[in-house]
Amino acid sequence: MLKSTNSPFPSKTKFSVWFFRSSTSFLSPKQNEAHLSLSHQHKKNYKKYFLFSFLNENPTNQRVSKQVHSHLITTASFSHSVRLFNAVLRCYAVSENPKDAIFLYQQIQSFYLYFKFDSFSYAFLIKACASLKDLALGKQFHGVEIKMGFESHLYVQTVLVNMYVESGGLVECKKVFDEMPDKNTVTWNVMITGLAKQGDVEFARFLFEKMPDRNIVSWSGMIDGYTRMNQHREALGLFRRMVADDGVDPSEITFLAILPAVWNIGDVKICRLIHGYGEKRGFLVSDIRVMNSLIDTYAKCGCMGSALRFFDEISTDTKNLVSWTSLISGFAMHGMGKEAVESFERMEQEGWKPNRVTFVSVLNACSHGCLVEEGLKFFKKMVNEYQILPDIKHYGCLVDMLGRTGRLEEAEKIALEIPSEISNEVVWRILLGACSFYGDVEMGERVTEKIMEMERGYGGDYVLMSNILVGAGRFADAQRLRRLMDERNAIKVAGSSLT
DNA sequence: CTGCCTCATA
Repeated sequence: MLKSTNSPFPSKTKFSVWFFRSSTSFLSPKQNEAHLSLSHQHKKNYKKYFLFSFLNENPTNQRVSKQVHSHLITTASFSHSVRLFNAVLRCYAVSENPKDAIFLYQQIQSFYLYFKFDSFSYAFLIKACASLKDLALGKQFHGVEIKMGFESHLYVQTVLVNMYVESGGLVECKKVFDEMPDKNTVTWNVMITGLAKQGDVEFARFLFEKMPDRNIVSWSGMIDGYTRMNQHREALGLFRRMVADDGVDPSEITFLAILPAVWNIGDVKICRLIHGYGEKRGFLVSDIRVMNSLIDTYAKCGCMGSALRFFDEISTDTKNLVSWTSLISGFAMHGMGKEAVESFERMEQEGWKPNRVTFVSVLNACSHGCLVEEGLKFFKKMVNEYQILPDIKHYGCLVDMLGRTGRLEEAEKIALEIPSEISNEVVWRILLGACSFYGDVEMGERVTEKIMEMERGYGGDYVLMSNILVGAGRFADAQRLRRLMDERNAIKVAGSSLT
């Protein structure tokens, strides 16, 4: 936000209009420079200073950074603007389109061949490559950055390691990391969290044990890595060691990393333990994300009562849309359709605008609770009232809802109406389950054909279809399908239980 | 200037 007290630009809009007018020039950059009077020059410097401080206070303001970008290009006075340039680069690097950072770099280079970029510039440019996960582009900037003499610059090399590990260049990231003359905790953490995210949790653990001083980011990253790799006991063990042995205080991020491990194990007692610990240490009162994750964890541990109680404890002005969505999805997975619908309505009354995730949850609740009419109503509401384009998960709920209540023809009709760009085998698999339940052989065969067009490696489909055939007395066909499954080497997933 | 980040069909 602009501070309007001593600013000549009272509002954002006015500021934008003013800047647009004053920066638009029909002259070439060189001519523009030559025609500037002294007062104009003075004004320009003031403008530059103002933009710089504004952008530093609002590092993610896209509109302003676009304007500064055009300022840099049209005035061609780059040599004094490295810091301004860096501010724009930082903005682009963390934006939706990190490619803009690269474009700006190329533009500056084409205007001013010997522009002196500093360590900040390269740090942000490489960060943009990391966001893009563009390994080839990152390698190019690696080369340029070495040529410009930042080979042993701590910050530049740290983002470089981050870029390599984020975009899958595991060999390169290890090489850069090993050759760094000095590393700090952040460097180690970039390596550990990056490796954990890429699935190499073993090597991440090796570095974790080896690193000189671990902080909370190291612990959280490591715990998160184990959770991602479905090694939930290991994650919990590490959390325990962190709190009990090393006496490190967890952060809100640590809770966000450990709670999925808790609900994957599915023990409510652990959930209560973590909850109690967090409450005692005052970590839960500050961050709504942790509270939402806790609602979700209680629900997924099968304790909807605790989830609801905790939800009600959160004050109205702290709650957000995700809190409501977590509650609704909790009701959905417990087949409590009525409660989910009521929560949805209460949420709307409190002025929240549901998003696509909220609708997946409430549609899922309707299908699990066999509330077909309500579900169809919600689907229409989503499309017409909230203008949300349904995605494959919404269709999946709809097909499931119609299929499980025996309205197979309608379900098939919906499945066929799904645009082919977003359609997948999951929605047909749902329908196949319904066909199996109601013993509809003809539709089952049609549906299986559809699935085989998309995915033929999932053994469950063959088993389900052959069961339908057996139910209809077509034993020979069933056996043929089983043989086909073996020939295609389809994966047979064994039934698993949480206990 | 660099690191961990809540909810979603089977």
